[in-house]
Amino acid sequence: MSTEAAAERPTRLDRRKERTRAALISAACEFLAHGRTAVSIQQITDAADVGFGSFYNHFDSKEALFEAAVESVLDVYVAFRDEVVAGYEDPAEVFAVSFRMTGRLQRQIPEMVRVLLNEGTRVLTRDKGLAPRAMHDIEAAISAGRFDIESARLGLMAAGGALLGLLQLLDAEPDLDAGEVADLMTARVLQGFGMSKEDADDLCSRDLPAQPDLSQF
Amino acid sequence: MSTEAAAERPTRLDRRKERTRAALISAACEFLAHGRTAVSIQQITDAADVGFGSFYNHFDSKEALFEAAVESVLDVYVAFRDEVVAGYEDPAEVFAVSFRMTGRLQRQIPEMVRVLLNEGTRVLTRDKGLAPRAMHDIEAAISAGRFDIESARLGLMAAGGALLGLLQLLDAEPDLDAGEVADLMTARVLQGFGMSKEDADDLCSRDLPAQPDLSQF
DNA sequence: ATTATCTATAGATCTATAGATAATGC
DNA sequence: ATTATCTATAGATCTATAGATAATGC
Repeated sequence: MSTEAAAERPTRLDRRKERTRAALISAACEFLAHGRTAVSIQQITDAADVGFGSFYNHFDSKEALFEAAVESVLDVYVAFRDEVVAGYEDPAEVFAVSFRMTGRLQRQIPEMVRVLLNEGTRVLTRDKGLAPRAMHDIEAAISAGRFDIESARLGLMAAGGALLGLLQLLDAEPDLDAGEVADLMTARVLQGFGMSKEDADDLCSRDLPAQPDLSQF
Repeated sequence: MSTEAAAERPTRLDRRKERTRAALISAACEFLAHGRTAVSIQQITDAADVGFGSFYNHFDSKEALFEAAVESVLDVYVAFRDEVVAGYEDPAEVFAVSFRMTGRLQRQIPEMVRVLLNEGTRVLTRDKGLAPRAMHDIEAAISAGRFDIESARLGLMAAGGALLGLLQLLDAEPDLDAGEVADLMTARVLQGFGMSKEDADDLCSRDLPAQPDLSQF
């Protein structure tokens, strides 16, 4: 029966509801990007151009909305990473490409990246999002003999932290060449993972895939 | 005249005032460590065991208190770092020692470290605190030919980010051997800065100074 | 006498909900 | 007929201050 069918085609009503939810999450991201969590629900619904009462159709509390906002950003980032590394075989190159492309992503959607920065190193211990992917990349590179490190987990925290540092730098210095800076840092991280300077620099000067279209965000 | 003398000996009244201020900052740190900034001033003064109205003798707003709390943690951290590296000549070793000791610090004052983690990579672009010191260490090591990297600033963001990642890991995994893990990560960062694996591992297995006494925090 | 603390409270703000309105489904 | 949105509001909470109390200085 229709009540059990989980995959009903979304109706127009569903789409309207989704639009309202998306507007709330988008507004929450804007506040989050500036670290402004001490805003009232009224301010959020005003920013989202949504009636105040509608908030409670979607979220129980401000905290629930902010959590959903972070998750939504992570979802976009994971989709970005998956698209970008598709087609690479060498796990070290998968790692390098996603690192290099993430730096470039900052110039494309700085607001979204700021939400990640606001979340800080906590993103690295979440069990969803980028941490499991990066962990998997690093483990694969160790198995393939490309990385020489004692612990994948430690490598994840080091590389993930360095990546956040890179994003913070790019955010603070709008005039820097994001690609150049990202490539340099990626090479140094690879060197820390046991690659020679030559191999690391070489891997970080190869052609990159096209930037995915993220204009809908 | 006495009103111009900036360095009057602190009177008992001054000390009482300082105690109240310290109690407020300490309570703010506890909330900050758990990311709970959405607390009322009443909750803060209750936690500090201080009368509600006293808050306004010291701070104009909740935000001002939280900012002062972060600064006070950074002050302690800088003092810790300065004490720990005193007596080392080699700038690479200064860097290694402060990195290795900071990991161990997490087990000593986890609450305080959590305040730093909550601040995230923003600490790396503050013009006071650890960033200028670390930047100076890295520049000195580059000049001395110990580090081979293109940009000290980039090195700061990579190493600082990795350090935050280390602290996050230690916070999330209480059973890890903090010294062991910190030494491993420090060595990998040094490798990324151009040192050979052997030199890096060697530098990270040397004796360390005694942990400074931080029991007053 | 001076200064900081405390308690009490007025007014502002914020949350959660009730009930009305508008949009969509059938 | 159903569902989501909107507006309005009661009650809760929070902030900032006034005035009383306690501690210290001289």
